[in-house]
Amino acid sequence: MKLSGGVEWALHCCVVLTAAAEPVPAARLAELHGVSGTYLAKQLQSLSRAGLVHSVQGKAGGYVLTRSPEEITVLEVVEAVEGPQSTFVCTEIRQRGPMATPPSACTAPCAIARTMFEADKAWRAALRQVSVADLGRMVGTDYEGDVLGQVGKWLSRPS
Amino acid sequence: MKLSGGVEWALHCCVVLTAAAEPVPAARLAELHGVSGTYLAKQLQSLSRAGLVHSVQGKAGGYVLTRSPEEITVLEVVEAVEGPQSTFVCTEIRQRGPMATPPSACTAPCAIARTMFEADKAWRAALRQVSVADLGRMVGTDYEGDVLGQVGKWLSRPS
DNA sequence: GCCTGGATACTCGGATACCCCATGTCCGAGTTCGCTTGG
DNA sequence: CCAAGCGAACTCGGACATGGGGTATCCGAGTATCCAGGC
Repeated sequence: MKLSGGVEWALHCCVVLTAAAEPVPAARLAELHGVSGTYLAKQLQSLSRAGLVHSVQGKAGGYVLTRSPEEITVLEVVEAVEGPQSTFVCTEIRQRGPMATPPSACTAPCAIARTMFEADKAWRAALRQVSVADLGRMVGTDYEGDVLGQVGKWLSRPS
Repeated sequence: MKLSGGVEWALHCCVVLTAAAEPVPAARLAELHGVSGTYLAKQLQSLSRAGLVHSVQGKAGGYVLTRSPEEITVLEVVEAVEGPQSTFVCTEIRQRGPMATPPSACTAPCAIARTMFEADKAWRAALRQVSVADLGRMVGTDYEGDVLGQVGKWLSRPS
């Protein structure tokens, strides 16, 4: 099980969008992070479909966060890119084979599925507790100088 | 992100091995669950490499749990099949691009990686809290009749 | 009846194809900005 | 000088190739069992 690499990119983009006062094009975000612009665009489209960012077209267009960074959780970003489905999918193999459990007794998920779903729930809960604004504050305390502010200025400056 | 389907199979196998008093061949486990025997063998090999089950060769050979079911956590089974590496891999994109953070300031993981690692930790903690024996007990209370005992008898009976 | 030896049948283990999804890329539709032109 | 119109450039959005890992399979190495034969 490996998380898609786009998740990391999307999270970084959300954090830097916090520092931007104007729409930022996908190509510019890609240049900032040194990653493929066309593929990053794909991730941003996912964020747009999920309603986390708003896309404005035209010459001075780009992406803007739709809500306050305080109101965007990391979980929302992850689910926007990875999809909301659980990490564990139950095949119901208990209903197969010679000792199959009759479907009438399978109204609730089996013990294994319940355990895996609980773990999945804990994972999502941990991601829900952190907001994009929290991430920005962490970055602020991690390094000397106003890194996020610098990035915001770089985004505004024409290349 | 999707968990490998083999995880479900491996967990079911561990639970039913709880009810077996003698070595059970991979083919028999596959027949019981109605899945591909050759592919299930692959998962069992992973469990064997991880030291969770012991393989005995020969005519009456098969797989046996190495420890008491109480001492085998679900996490161990999952990690045996999926690998122990974290679900999130940090590409360190903060060190790339025109605003790259100097490597000297990157001794600790970035805020995003820390958050993802914490969530991963919570997920693993939830899986660690449940043992294979717990799963067996859950199965026992889920259905009427000694299902696990029936399975144990079926495993012993020659097909 | 008991022991020994060998053939047998069954087991695991690793090496080998196949297929789907994540990765990576491209071009077209749509919109905004800026310039030109006329009043 | 101002307004309108037009062109151009820039943006996003979805459709299109490609590669790696999970999925599925096979055959060879090894060993416990079983049976036959001899003592």
